[in-house]
Amino acid sequence: MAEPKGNATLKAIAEEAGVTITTVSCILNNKGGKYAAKTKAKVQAIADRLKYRPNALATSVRTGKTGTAGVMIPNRHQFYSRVVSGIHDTLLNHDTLMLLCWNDDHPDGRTFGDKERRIIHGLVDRRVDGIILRPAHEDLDRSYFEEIWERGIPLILVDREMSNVTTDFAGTNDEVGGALAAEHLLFLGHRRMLYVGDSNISTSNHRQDGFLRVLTGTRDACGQAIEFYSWGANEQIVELITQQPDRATAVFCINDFIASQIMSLARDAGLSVPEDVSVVGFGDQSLPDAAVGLTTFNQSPAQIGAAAAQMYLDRVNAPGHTDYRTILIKPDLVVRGSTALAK
Amino acid sequence: MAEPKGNATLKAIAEEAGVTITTVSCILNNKGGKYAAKTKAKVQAIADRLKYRPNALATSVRTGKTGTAGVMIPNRHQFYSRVVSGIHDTLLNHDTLMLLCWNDDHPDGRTFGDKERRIIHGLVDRRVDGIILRPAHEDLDRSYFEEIWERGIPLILVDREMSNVTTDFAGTNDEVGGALAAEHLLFLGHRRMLYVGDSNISTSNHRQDGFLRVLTGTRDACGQAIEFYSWGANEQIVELITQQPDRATAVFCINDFIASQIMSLARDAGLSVPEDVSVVGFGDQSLPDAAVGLTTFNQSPAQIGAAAAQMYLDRVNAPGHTDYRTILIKPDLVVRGSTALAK
DNA sequence: ACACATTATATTAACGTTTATATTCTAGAT
DNA sequence: ATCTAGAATATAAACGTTAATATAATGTGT
Repeated sequence: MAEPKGNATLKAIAEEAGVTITTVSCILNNKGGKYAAKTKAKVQAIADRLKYRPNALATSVRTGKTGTAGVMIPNRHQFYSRVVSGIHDTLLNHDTLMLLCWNDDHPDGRTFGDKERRIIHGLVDRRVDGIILRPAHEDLDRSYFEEIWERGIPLILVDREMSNVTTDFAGTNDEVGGALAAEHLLFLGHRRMLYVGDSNISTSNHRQDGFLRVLTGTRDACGQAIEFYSWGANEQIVELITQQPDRATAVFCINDFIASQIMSLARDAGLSVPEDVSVVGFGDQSLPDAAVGLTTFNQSPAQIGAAAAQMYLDRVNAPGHTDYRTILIKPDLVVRGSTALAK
Repeated sequence: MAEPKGNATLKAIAEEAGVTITTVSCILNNKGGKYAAKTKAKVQAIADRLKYRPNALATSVRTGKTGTAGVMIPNRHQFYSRVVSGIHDTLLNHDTLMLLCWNDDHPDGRTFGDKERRIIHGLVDRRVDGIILRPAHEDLDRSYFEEIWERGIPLILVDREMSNVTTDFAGTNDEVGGALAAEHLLFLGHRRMLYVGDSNISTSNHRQDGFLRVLTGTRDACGQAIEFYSWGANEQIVELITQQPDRATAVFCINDFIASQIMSLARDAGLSVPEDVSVVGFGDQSLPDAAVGLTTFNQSPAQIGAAAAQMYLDRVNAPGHTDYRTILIKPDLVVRGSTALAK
């Protein structure tokens, strides 16, 4: 195996060919096609022999484009792995590589800030053409968001929006998901239902909106929203699904984790699922729902990623536009054993 | 929110402060600490106000270091997601970001080559300081491997070695895994056993070596290796585990997928697992083994990734050494229901 | 008032490109 | 022989840095 010889440069090729750097640059990039065939051939031959590869850093310094995207994701859940996977494939098809970083959200939101800032700086310093990220925590995101915005770096959000920020966004069509959940449960004969969510999360609010919109639009049906992470929520839920008459017979939950909590809660209260109470979750692939037998929604993370990447590419290639887009991918209802006809 | 103002440069700061670029550069990088406190303060203040961030591209063009690693992984299995996760965390702690690419191996090895080459070129062009990759297919890897080697770019291999290539490697201690499997089965009283593997994969050969080494070192025990992807392998295996006397009562498989195939095979042949035949797999987290009840090995992908990243950093920071290292992480035997005492 | 260290800052070239513009060469028309 | 239009190639500046070296500005001891 040949010994390392480092990287050939335009200069080296030019010297060997007895021409100038410009000549080599133009020939290898097919710019200004007015070079003699003989010269072209000679230069190309030398470049091939030396296995010349352009220094993209130098090119980027001049042109201001790196062909590199920054991607920041809060955690390693499979859902986001698939989002990233979708981003990757779309970008790669357009010769764009991805600097991928995880910022490791912490549920209480207390340990944020420094790591994100270091990552964002890492991406900014390397002059990524744009950034795709999944916001992790409203208030703390904002500080580094400004770092991005003020520099005019295109920003695409996935999975979660940020309040007070208008930019491209790709995610699940949560409102439609909520509506589908309501329709499924109505179809099964349920009339009084609960939504259990977290109003700090835009995603949850959209699901709630879709859910309640359908219910309030249906004669003699009604729904109530409960804040899961609030004091006394569990007790309240138990009361609402047990008190007779007019007890709620179905619960739609913001995610599968909470759905499984609700199922335990119901069983502890002496109810059986789905005979006494139906439960619908919302899947992010962090739980093996099939094993739990939960009726839930499948999202399409790879498609969401692909949509985000496409918006990224559009924006990077046509900067300065202000026609921000939102692409929402419809979730699919998966009916399993946690929902049944209302008694 | 302020309007985008692009990126401040040393030049802009210098002009505003009425000093030269050098002065600004030195002050911001704490080089040559002989600047007047007053000047320092002024320059720093302007840099802060303009939210100056160095253009790492320009720096890299001069210094030849990018602080960026290239990572190429053949597929999206959870095992590799975790390897990548380990790589990421270790690198990030050393201010190194990761360009992550998947090259999407295809099992028949026919569709290789072009995508890999494009990815490798993408990484080379961007002048990554080094590359960490999981080889996918012996013969086709070699062509782009040379592209890396000839340029003197540090290369770290994970999970799989390449024949004829000596470089840093991090993976599972397969030989120890094989030995542990043998010891477990010997302890259960088995004496005649099979190893079912794929000799094209270095990993498989190591597991086989460890397995057979222990068996041949044990009085009245013996083992035989079978090539799973060979003509008539299934029939051969069935024969070996059914023929009386001296039938094999235990099978150790290169991975969980094959282990589950073998279990089906045994059951189809009228044997029950583990009563008649014990089966041991080797986990890469691509199957939910717990559900299958398979005795298998847990590998530690995150640890493997971390080890690879550490070698990467060592090599990037001290180039030119030839003391290549191999770091092997011991796999953990997980005993479930597919192994039992020999009858 | 002078050489002399220091201390503080500037000059310059370099890294590997791209690109606008300028120059040289060749051949055909006058 | 001279002019001129293209064709072929070169010059030079720029991108945003770093770093070796040079200069200028101060203060100290005689």
